[in-house]
Amino acid sequence: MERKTRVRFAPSPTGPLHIGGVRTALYNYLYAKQHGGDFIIRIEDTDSQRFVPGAEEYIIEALNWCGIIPDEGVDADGKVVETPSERHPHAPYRQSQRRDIYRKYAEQLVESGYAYYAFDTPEELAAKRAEAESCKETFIYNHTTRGSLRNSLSMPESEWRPLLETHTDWTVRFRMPEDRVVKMDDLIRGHVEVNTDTLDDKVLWKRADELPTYHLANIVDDHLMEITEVIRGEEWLPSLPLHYLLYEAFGWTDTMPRFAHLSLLLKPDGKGKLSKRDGDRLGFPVFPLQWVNSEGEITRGYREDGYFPEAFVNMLAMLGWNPGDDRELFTLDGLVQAFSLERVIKSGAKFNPDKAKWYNKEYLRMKSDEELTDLFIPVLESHGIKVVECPKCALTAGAELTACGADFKNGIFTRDYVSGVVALIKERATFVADFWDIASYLFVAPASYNEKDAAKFWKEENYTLAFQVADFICGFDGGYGPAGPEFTKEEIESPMEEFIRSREWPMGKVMNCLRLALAGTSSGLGIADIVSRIGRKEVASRISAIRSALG
RNA sequence: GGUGGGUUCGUAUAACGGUUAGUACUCAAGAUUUUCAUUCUUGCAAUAGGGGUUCGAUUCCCCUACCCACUACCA
Repeated sequence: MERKTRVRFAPSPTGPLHIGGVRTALYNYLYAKQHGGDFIIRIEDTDSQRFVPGAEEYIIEALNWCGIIPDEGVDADGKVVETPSERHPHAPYRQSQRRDIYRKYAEQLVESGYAYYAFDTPEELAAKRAEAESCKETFIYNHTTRGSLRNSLSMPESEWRPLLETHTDWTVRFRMPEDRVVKMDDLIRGHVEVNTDTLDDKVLWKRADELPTYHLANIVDDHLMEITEVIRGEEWLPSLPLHYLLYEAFGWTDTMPRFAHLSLLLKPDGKGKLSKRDGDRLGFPVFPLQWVNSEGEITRGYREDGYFPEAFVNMLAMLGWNPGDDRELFTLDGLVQAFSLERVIKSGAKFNPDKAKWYNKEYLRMKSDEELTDLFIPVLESHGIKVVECPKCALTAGAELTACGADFKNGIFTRDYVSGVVALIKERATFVADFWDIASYLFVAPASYNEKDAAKFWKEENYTLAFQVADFICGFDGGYGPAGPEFTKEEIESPMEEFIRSREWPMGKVMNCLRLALAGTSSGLGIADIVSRIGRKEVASRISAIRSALG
């Protein structure tokens, strides 16, 4: 029987989701959508000790920002669903709310002989391990040792049965078979075999908090939620034999999901997997969203750093997967089309912050001027610039706009003016926040002049010529007359160049002088671009400003 | 230590067992431009090492090295 594809992302709310986790969620999502299936989110909060408040909300918000929207597990309001409904027949999706289910299955396993009760305390086991270690051996709780430990296999029932009532810290352990080769298939890694003698009797259920461990909860929930493929991190590969055996013990092998183990994301330099510290150390975010911990410590996120979610997702998708050709730019829908587990790379990928920036730059260029204007306006406002929708609105705001839509004195600009600036500078930026650094002088007159540039270009033989060019610009009306609209870049460019060339003036020196006066630096936008934006009046004002400042 | 996984330019990756080992990022140089940036062109740079199998190995097998994960009443 062909089953509907159902995959899940099952994070543990022990902190913010790091980008490796986002990638795992993404691959699950892509796989589900490609197969017309469901993407389910399930919260694996079976470790009451490590629960972190806010982590669950963070995870869902992060996925939402990325456009990874669950079909099941989370409602439209972004809350994990707690009670079954038509759309969520498998609820609750938080494992801490499924206690009763797990206990039943744990007991079933004991009754069928696949598991047993163990009464050893954590302290006793720690002592055993320490003892073994001192003899340079490793203690394994399995068929070689379980006979000499305290459990329902080594003790008579009359002795252990009462302990179930009197003790509160017993566990249910899986009875790992002796000398059996478990043969497994992984969608990414192929065939893998492991001998059960190297495995131990894993704890499946804990009486102390009446909660299962990951292994039991995972298998039971994947079965109950009718999961068809389990796509998860490589750290789970070593426990895959246990999971196979668990499906077998429950008699669920015919509907056992297929498994795919993803490689880990590694540090950009050196060795080891990517960690929070690497981000701090190397200066790039390791988390999708900003995270503030209980001590008020802030960890930066891609969103707050100015990355577009599309760029972030695209970058992440390409880390460990490729479409088989040279394409690098994909929308989320494009990824859904192109994705395949067969082309997921087996080896770990070192994270490359430079490439992340490159992606953002590409996406920034693809955005419309209007969309970027919307994003730029808050940045402008944070620098005290006011943006108005139209010239009329400016009037009511008390501004005196020039023909180009600018009031430099009061710091008021029309939206058209801003979008004109955006069009001019978007190719030069990686982030929207860069816009201000690139083009602040299109909103405020330079408050100072770059000393190095001034020393290099601000010489009398240059600036006397520059002043004449400025006079030419201020007198240029593009054929519209002095009271007409401002000239465009195209209109001023050639006449201005012709003006300089015909006099055989040194183009570079004159222009740099002019740029110093207009922008406060000798590097930046073209003079024609600048003057056509800020307009004649502002050009004149800035020339007189630099005259009084530098002479 | 044991078990499992992995190894192509600095990074991400491509290459039915047959290619001058390709592409992108980074970096460098050149061209264009009034500067900077963009753009374009070019360049630097890799099959971990050793054995096999084969006419032929980046590709298949073995060994070694290195890296990673797991080895909890964490996930």
